[in-house]
Amino acid sequence: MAVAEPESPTRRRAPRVDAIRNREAIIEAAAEVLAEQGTAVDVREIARRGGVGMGTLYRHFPKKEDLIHTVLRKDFSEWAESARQAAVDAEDPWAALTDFYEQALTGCVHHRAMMEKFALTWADPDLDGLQRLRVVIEELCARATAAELLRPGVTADDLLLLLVSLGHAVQLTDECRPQLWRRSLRISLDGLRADQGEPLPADTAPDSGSRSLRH
Amino acid sequence: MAVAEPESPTRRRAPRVDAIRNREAIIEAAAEVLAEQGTAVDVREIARRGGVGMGTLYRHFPKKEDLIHTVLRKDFSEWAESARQAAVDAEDPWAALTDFYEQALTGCVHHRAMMEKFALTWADPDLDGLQRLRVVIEELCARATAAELLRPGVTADDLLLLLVSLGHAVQLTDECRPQLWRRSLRISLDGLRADQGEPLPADTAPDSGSRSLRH
Amino acid sequence: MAVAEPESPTRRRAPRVDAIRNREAIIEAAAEVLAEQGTAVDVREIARRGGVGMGTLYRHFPKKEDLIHTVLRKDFSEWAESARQAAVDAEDPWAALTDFYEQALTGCVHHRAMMEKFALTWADPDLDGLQRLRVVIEELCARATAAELLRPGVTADDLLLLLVSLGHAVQLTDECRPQLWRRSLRISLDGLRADQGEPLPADTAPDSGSRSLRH
Amino acid sequence: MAVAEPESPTRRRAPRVDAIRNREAIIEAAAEVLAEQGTAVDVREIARRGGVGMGTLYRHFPKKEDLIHTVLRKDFSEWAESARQAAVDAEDPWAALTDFYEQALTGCVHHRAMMEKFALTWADPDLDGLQRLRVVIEELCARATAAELLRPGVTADDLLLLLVSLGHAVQLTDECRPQLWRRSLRISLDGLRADQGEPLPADTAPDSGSRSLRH
DNA sequence: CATGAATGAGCATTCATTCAT
DNA sequence: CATGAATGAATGCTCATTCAT
Repeated sequence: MAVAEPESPTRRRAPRVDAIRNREAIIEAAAEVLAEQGTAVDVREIARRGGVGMGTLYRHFPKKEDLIHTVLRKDFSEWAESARQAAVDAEDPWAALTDFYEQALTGCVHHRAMMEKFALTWADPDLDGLQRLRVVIEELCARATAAELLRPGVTADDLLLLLVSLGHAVQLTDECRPQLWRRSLRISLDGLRADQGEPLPADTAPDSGSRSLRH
Repeated sequence: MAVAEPESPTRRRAPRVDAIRNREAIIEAAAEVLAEQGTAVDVREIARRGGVGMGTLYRHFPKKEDLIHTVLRKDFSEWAESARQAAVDAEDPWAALTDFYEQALTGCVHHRAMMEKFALTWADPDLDGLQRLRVVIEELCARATAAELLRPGVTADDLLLLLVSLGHAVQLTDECRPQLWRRSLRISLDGLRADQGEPLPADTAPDSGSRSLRH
Repeated sequence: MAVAEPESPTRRRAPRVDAIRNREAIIEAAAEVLAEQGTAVDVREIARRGGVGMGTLYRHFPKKEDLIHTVLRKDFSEWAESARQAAVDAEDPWAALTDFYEQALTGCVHHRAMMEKFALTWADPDLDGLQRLRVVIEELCARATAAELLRPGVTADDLLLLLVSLGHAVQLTDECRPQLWRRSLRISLDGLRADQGEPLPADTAPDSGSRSLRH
Repeated sequence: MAVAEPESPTRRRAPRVDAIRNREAIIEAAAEVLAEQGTAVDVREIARRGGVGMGTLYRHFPKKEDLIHTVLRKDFSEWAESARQAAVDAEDPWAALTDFYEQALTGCVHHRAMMEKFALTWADPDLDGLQRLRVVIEELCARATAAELLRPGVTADDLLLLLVSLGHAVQLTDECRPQLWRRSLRISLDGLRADQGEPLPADTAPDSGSRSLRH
């Protein structure tokens, strides 16, 4: 157990502890700052709050983008998980959907960078934190469709896009009308119900039923 | 009536032709660039594209903000007007609402700066281009409500927030899934119909029917 | 009165009237502005106040410096003249000196550019407005010396330098201690009196009687 | 006493050596440039002469003003100190006064920015380098007054204003008549002697007697 | 391997001077 | 000959990234 003498031949293990500690400190600080100020923050601010030097930060994350990516992967995962849990706890497939959105939207209010990134990459399966969210949504979609609660033809993409749209709305209204988004959510969810008459338009061909306009 | 012969003794207005041409060139260039890159563009890029020097640009618009404001006021106005016209041309109040959104959302796809500003100021009546949009929406809301087509309790704010949300969605999906937003629009509009059962939650007290969650 | 047909053979006279009027307007405006803000003013401000275009201004004065020079020559002349008059009106040579400084210092309070230029060119005989001032001072110096009122060895340069120094002091104290300079003036004038004991040090050789120090 | 071996276990202070070296280089460069060109210099010029990048300069001094302030505080202090020392070394209170001015005026010849600032803030006790100067002058004034060498009613403000005025004169004459200011100094000092007849005018009401007042 | 100082291209804005109308 | 719009180099300042210690 007397391992880790500084000059032992197998000296590869000791420094890792600090490195990991630092890495976590950076990630935590970055998460805070990115949530507050979005991706436009000064990298110095992250280093400062994490209590590390710029060099350390850049050793772990050679580009600002890398750090953001790492942090957001984590945040997306936690976000997805909390929303998934809310869905799991629900009594029926429809309540699952409702509670999922409630939880997800409530949870994204104060996370500017996450929604920024979500907006830019919602269709991009590479950001794997995002991928988890998509999986959750696909399950919800399948369950509700199977129970014939969801309007026919609704896809996971529809639900994902709804999440981005409302997520945006949530952030916009947070300061001036903090509850307004719940009305939007209700409206959209009602529009997603099985009892809605007409089928949804396809998103590849702008034909049936939708007048395409100008510009 | 015999006024304004080009060579009348008071011909003082002549030199402005060029200036106006330049002003328009700047505005046009700015509109393009702002649409493409948002408000973060380098002022030099605008000057370059407008074919003018920095000084010229700053003569017409003493602050970057002034130029942006001018361009966006114009763009908001045109945007609002085209959407209003679509509504006016519609056969009935519901089609008016539908066509308004169709037109508005189609028209905002390629205008990053406009949606940026819209997001930041949707509740702020100061940007008067925006004000026009609100007026249009208020009329539409009143008409549809009067015709009992709109779900009771729906306000202009709900419709405005829907517009911002979907406008965001439209921009996000423009490159990868250019028609996807039409489905979101249909969903939301269906959710706005009068035949939806429950009343909408108030946006001031988070009580009846809506489980409030965490954070 | 049907003179001045554009194409008449002797078309040289008519425009001159306007040109002169403009020139004067520019000079007057420049005098005001230069007095208020010093030589750092924006040329546009001068054109604006003079009611002329930039082109006109630059036609009359190809460089900002030319305009300043012209204006200050005039202002120096008037300044010199008013001070000279005060001296002329005085009862005796000493009062002439005193009144000269009183008048000159009172008259330079609100003329920033003039004192700026005076500071830079007090020894330069080229600025001929300044030259007039020097002539006045030389006369005063000669008169007071002849009357044996002035300390032996005092030169016009001494008096001129005193004027620059006190002019500077006058402007510095104008807002906070508007009368303080009068005390400085009295002190210096008393120091110039004939009854002062020792001779003044020569300004070419830093030797006799003056401990030269450092640097 | 055995502290501070270079390689002591707590060697955390090392990297600052360079930073300090740079800071000093910046200050030195700034001092030079400010002395030569006044406060209007381009910050880039300072960075260039200091052999550092813009970022380095701005890391040490977040605003141009900060750098100027730092440099001038130092320069004012040194200036005040050297003048004070000259006064201390003098044999009697009057020589102290004389030597003080000699030293101060000799020391300000090549420092444009310092005199610029002195002119603007001579009455403002905030710039604490300046404050030191005032203290020195107050002492000198008190000593000479106590010894009845100084004309009754002379205040520290009079002496300070004399310093600004002559400081200005010194700079003006530096190139063309480098010794001329000594004559002005002699004149003014003689005017400050106790044997001058009349009392000085008050600086608030231009009447009789000399109540010294100020601010 | 950590530190935080250094770098320098990039940005919004100003102003003396020129030139098309 | 007047006008005032156009020009563009220059300025104070920021921030992602690199590098000496």
